[in-house]
Amino acid sequence: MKQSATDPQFRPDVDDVYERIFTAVLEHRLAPGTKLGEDKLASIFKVSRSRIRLALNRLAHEQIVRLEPNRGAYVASPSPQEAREIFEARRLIEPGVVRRLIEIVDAKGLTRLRALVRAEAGARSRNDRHAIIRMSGEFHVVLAEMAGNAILAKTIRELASLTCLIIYLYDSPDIPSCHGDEHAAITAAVAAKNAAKAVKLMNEHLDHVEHSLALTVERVVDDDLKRVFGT
Amino acid sequence: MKQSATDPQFRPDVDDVYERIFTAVLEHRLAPGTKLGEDKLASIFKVSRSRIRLALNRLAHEQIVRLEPNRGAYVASPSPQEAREIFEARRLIEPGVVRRLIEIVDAKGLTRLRALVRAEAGARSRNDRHAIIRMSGEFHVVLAEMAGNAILAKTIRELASLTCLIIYLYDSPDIPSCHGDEHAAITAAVAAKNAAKAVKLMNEHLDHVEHSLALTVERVVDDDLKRVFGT
DNA sequence: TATTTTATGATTGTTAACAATTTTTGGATA
DNA sequence: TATCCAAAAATTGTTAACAATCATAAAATA
Repeated sequence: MKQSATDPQFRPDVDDVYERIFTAVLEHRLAPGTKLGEDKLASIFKVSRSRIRLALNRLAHEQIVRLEPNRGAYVASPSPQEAREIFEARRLIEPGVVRRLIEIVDAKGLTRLRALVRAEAGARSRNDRHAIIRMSGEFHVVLAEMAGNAILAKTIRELASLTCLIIYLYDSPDIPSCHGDEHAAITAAVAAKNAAKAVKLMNEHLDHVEHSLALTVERVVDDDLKRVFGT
Repeated sequence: MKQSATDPQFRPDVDDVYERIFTAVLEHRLAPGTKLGEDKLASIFKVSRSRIRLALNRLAHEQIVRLEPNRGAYVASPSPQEAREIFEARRLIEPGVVRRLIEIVDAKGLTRLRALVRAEAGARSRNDRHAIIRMSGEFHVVLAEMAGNAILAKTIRELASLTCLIIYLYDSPDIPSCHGDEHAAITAAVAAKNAAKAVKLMNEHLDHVEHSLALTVERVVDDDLKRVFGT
């Protein structure tokens, strides 16, 4: 069994480092634009710089992190234009994924989906913002994974994580961004094998999320590293 | 200006190494399953192993290369199942891309497309197999790039390169795989801004390519490195 | 005082040596 | 001859020191 992070002997490998940074970005514990210094991260995670380097390269390839030559790694800050492209891509892909999912989903899959929706509702009632944002992305990723196409699932995982960054940057306080029941509604349509309805709901859902954002002017944020990961 | 590869002083950087391996895979000069040993590549390209390592990591992330822990890197060999998933993904994404392209394409873009189609026809008449396979993938990538969505273009680039590997593995000699004019027909429909026709042609084109393959039993090939890159 | 220049410090990039792992090879045994 | 085992060789993984680059701050100049 894998050792816990509290064990002082514990040495995270590249995957652990990757995972922790990735999750921190998803959960809005790392702001877009934050500098991810190699030495800093190495001492925080108690690993050599080379491990950090590999993890950052991986994140960079998924566009979660931007690498500037000789200047280091930064949490990505998608521009409004990039944000629109990401939603365009999602609207193109996800309805098709839902349609495919309905063809092959079984009772076990539906149970898993419903559990996810419940967990999300739980996070919402606890007002656990970190969990809410992470899980609402996860819902889309699980949909894609269950649709039986690994390549599309990987693509959607990337798009969903970028969407977390976008929400961080452009979420507008004016517009209510509480789309809590929409995942439940999509799940119900999938369970009823009503493809037309599921596709319609997915499209509307993506539209709602995009329109709850203020994709007008570019935004920048900054944050501190040590606080995010504890010491 | 960048120095040429014939210059003995020339030291390729990570991008060059990446590019040369990537192109070699696209052009069917590297067979699926070929082992990409770090030392071997380092001495061929006259670079340190660390550069090779970075390039291989990048290729692995794009699924062109498979990394086995402690065992090294190999050119990927998509299974028939993976191949079908890749075509499914392409059929989902590319028609939408074409539809979007028609909305925004201009005279300059059409000129570029036509030039590509002509270049492809040239390679075909010269019987230059390497160029044919590379360019027929490139057509789809350029289509996506011109559609104004960088994320989708990146995804399609990945799917198109994997398709090159798939064709290497599963191309069936029985079925004629000469889809030469189909790119021209798609270009014409785009030029005529006939979205319905362009989408239909794209779908048929992807179907033709997939059905010209024998996606039944798994296949494996092997090849030698030094011969591929010259010495 | 404001601006440029120059040194200093911090950070990323690279290399080469070392450690760990896997593969190969050459017996030894049945 | 075939199979198993062990030593050797080759290969990947990791580290730590060094080089190159960039950011900061101090000093010099206008």
